[in-house]
Amino acid sequence: MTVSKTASDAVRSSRALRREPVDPAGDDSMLQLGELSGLLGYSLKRAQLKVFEDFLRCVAPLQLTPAQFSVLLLLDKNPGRNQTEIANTLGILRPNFVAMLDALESRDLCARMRSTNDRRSHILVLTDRGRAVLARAKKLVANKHEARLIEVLGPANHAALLEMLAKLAQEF
Amino acid sequence: MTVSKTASDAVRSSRALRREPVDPAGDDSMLQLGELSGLLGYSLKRAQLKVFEDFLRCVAPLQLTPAQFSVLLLLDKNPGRNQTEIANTLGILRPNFVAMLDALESRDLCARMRSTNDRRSHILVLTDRGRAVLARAKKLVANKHEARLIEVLGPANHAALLEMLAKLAQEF
DNA sequence: TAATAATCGTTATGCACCATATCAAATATC
DNA sequence: GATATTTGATATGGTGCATAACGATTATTA
Repeated sequence: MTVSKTASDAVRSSRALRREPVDPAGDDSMLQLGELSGLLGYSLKRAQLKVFEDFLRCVAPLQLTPAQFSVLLLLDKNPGRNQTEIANTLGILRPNFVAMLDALESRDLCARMRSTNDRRSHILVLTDRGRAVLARAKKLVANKHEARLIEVLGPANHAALLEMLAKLAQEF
Repeated sequence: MTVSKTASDAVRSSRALRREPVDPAGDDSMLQLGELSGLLGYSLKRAQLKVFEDFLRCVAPLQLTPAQFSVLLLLDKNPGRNQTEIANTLGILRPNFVAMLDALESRDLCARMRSTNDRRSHILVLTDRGRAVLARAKKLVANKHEARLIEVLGPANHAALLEMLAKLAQEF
C-alpha cells in the first residue's frame, strides 16, 4: 500500500465488486467444476475474497481496509509497542509496514513517538481521532459485516467456522 | 504471472514458507489479538495462506501453483472450451489469463487450437503430458495435501468447513 | 449486402501486495 | 572501545489484479 493510496481505491473499482466467476446465462452452459469444489484451498480463497469485499463495503464510510483496521485494533489493545512488534504480530514485513503507517499517520489516526528507552524504535499510539474511528469501525464491522456473516451461516456454524480457521492458521 | 515465471518461484522464497505472524519467544511477550481473533476475514486470510503454502509444498515436484492446477482440472473436465470461458469460470480476467496459458503451453501441458467455427477463439486442450501431470498432481493433492487437512480437522469438520466456505463463496 | 456493433485473444499499463537487500542511527555485546 | 545487532527506512523486484485499447473475426442491423 503506497502512501498516496487510501481505502477508497480498494472500494473504487466497480469490477472488484463483481470479481466472482461469471456464467450469468451468457456462455454456452455451466462449466463442470469437478474436483475443484472439493479443494479446500479453492473455496477458502473464494470465500476470503467475498468476505473482504463485504468488509470494504461495510466499512467504506470510514475508508479502512481490513489490514488498516487490524492495525488500529492491535494498537488499541497493545499500547507502547513499536513498529516491529505490531508488524510481526500481523505477519507484515517491516519494510511494507512503513508505508502503511505513513498512510494512517497522514490521516491522523495514529502517531509514531520516539521511545525514550530505545531511541531507535518508534512507539505507536492511537490518536484521539484514531480511537474514534476505531470505535465507529468496530460498530460497523459488528453490526453490518459480521452480522451478515452470522445471518448467512447461522450462529453455531459461524462459531465452528471461526474455530476451524483458527486451528488451520495455527497448527497447519 | 509472467511468462518467464514457473511454479518454482512460488516455492523458492524461504521467507514465503514462514510468513506467519512471529512471536517465537523473541519479543517482549505475546501481544493481545483482541477482537482480531473473532474477525472471520482475518482468520480466513491466515488460513488461506497456510493452506496455499501447504499446497505448494505438496505439489512442488510437479511445479504447479494452485491456480495452474485449477486450470488443468477445468480443462480436463470441460473439453472444447475457449480462453474466455475457462478464465471466467475461475474468476480470472482474460488479459491475465494470457500469460498463465503461455506458461502452461510453454511447458507442453496444454495447447491453444484455433476453432473452426469461430476463428477468433482458441479451443483449449490438455496435451498428453498435461493429462499425465494432472493425474500425478491429483494424487499428490489428495494423498498429501487434503489428507493432512482432514487429519488436522477431522473428516466431519473438513466436510462441514468445505460446505460453509462454498456457501460463503456463493451466497455472500 | 454494406455498415456498424460486439466478441476473442492480446498488449500495454498501473496499482496493490509481498519479499529481499541494504543503509544510517542507536543499542547491545564482547 | 571495537564489533555485532536491532530499528526504522529506502530501493528494488516479483506477482496478482484491474482497466483501456487494438486487430482480427463474427454478429447485428439498416
